[in-house]
Amino acid sequence: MTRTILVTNALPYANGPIHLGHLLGYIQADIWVRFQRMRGHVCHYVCADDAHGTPIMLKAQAEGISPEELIQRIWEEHKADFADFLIEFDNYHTTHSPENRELSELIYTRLRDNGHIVSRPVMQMYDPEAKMFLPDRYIKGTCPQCKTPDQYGDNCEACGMTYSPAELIDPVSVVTGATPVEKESLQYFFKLSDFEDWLRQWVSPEHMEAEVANKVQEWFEDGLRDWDISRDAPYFGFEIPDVPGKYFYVWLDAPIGYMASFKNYCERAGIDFDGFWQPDSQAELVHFIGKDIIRFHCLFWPAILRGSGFRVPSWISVNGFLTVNGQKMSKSRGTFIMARTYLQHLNPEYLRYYFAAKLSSGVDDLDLNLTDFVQRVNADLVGKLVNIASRCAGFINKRFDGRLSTSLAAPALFQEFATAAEPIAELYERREYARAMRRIMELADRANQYIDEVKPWVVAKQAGQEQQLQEICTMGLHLFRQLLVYIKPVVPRLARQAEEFLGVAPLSWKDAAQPLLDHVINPYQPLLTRVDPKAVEAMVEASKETIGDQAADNTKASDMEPIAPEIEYDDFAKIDLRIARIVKAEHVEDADKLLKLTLDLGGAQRQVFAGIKSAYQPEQLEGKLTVMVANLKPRKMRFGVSEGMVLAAGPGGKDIWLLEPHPGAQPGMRVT
RNA sequence: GGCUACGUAGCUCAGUUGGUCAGAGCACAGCACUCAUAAUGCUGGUGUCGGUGGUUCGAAUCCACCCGUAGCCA
Repeated sequence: MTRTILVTNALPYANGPIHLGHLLGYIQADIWVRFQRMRGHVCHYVCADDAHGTPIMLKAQAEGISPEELIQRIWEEHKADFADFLIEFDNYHTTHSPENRELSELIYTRLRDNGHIVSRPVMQMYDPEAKMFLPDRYIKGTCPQCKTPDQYGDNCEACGMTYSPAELIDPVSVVTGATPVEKESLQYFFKLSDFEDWLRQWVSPEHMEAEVANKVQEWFEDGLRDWDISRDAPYFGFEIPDVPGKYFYVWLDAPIGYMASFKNYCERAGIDFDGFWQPDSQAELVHFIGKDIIRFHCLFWPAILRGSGFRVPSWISVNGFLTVNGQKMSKSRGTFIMARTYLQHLNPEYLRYYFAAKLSSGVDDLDLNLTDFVQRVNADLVGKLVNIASRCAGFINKRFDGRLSTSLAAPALFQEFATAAEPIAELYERREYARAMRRIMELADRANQYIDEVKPWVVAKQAGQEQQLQEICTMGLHLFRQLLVYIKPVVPRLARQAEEFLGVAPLSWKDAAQPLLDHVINPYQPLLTRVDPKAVEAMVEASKETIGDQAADNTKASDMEPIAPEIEYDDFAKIDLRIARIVKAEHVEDADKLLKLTLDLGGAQRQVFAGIKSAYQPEQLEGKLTVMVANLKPRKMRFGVSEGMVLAAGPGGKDIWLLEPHPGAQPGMRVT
């Protein structure tokens, strides 16, 4: 039976470049799509840029261009990155499109007319200088619980407490540095609870992996709250039809972007859009997303579709995050690697294979270990797979004018490989790519063993054994061709080159069962070169360099934290900064983030609790010099009194850098 | 702070409902081969299965607590 499937990938946000973390989900989906197509199914595959929202508005402002200009530029970059990673979208659209406006308005209107929209006034933080309401993460201040300064408006990095931005001590707008004020505004809500009964049964292993369904089920326990789908002007997005000055929240129109991109494609390709989106549609709808956006796709999105009379998804496929060398991607370590940077140094198919070799249907994070990456790709793809063709092709070309024999040397082995087709297909279908790759490589091992057993290089030296030699090498090439069919969704470019070498039309899944006898092949060209570890090093170095570039950019770009309001010299002079030697650094029992430092100021000692545990081991610090605020009023903390602060920079986590003076500075010296 | 998931050889990972489950690939060592992009084949050791207790005739597998990592708390 031929299936009809519409596949989508989560829409990347149009405020920055694609990086390797993004690519995990796109490569996963692209492999699935290519597999379905090889099986003869109809599979459409669409995506788009997610182009609305406050961050894009502010970034455009900071660059001095219009949001439209910004998202156009990013769209072109994204499109090129995906194309170069061989992600074969049928359409790559944008949420800032006429189709999306039309569908968003239609869905909103239907939800409203069906009674699923309510409005009520809400108190929110407002920046009086920028004349705009501020999302929580655009407000910073001191945590009301643990008093750690410089925390975001929704929760504290240091103590983990969650709060509302109004509770922050000394809140500051990240946009202007102004002090935000509370202001009331009428907001529009989607009544998610209208769909609770239906969602409770819909959220099941029938529509997502069991572990995802379990996670979502947990959220029902807390009760489903109404979802705020409106934002006040100024906002870059679509104005709500009957509510001037209010805009659709970016997360409302983002998933509708799946429909919009597909609609745009349908009009161009002559496909019946409604046939896919009516409630009784027989087509499958499969969304690939990352685990960070489960809530939107497993609760809001199906409820919205149901509430507006459309069909709901058939399956939500969730992938985990990418780590590099076992840790979160880090700009300072050079492991925050942009798609473009990777492409400048390495072949995209290496990464596609490596991801495939480690992907399962689960939501576990996937680690890109760069040493393992080099070894794995070289051993599997070059050493095992491509090598099979390479060891047989020479004899066929030189001794038989490229002609394959008329019968196979080992039909049983050919059959063994052919019967692997269905189990491997089943693994692809279930997104168990790692298992599929393992099975394919087992077969590649078997093919190499076969060649070793029959020793064509020995047969080649024996007079009168020409036919046997031709049959052996033909056999080897048949095994290679079968493996190629199985791995083609992962390495499409390699497959195309191999198809040219074999002189055959694009391979489909059933070709694995068909022999290719008495056929002329082309001269063999190396299909894939080994990964050069130096190229990996160069890529990491280049990724480190971009941090410098970004620092330079930051003087004008929006992701730089704004400079605080001007102060007088006297204000600065009040702060007594001193060189201090860290004489002792120790862990604090029960503290997640803190280290206890004993600081020597030359004549005095101070005890300071510093939130740097995530970045430093105590033993790294002892003996080092640093700078402290010596006259800060002592603060009582859960673990004792902290008599000052040490100076450090960075966003937090592993990325915290303590200040250290040049050699020569002595404990107790005042810093001016 | 509450909750969830994960923690198995140097590396990356398998281990279905507790009973040959202590495994695979890579890396490493030795041997063989030389058709092949120094690729391939054969042989070999790899480990207190995060820690500590417990349930059981028997636990990597179940329970409790602890440690570490990641995530969720709209």
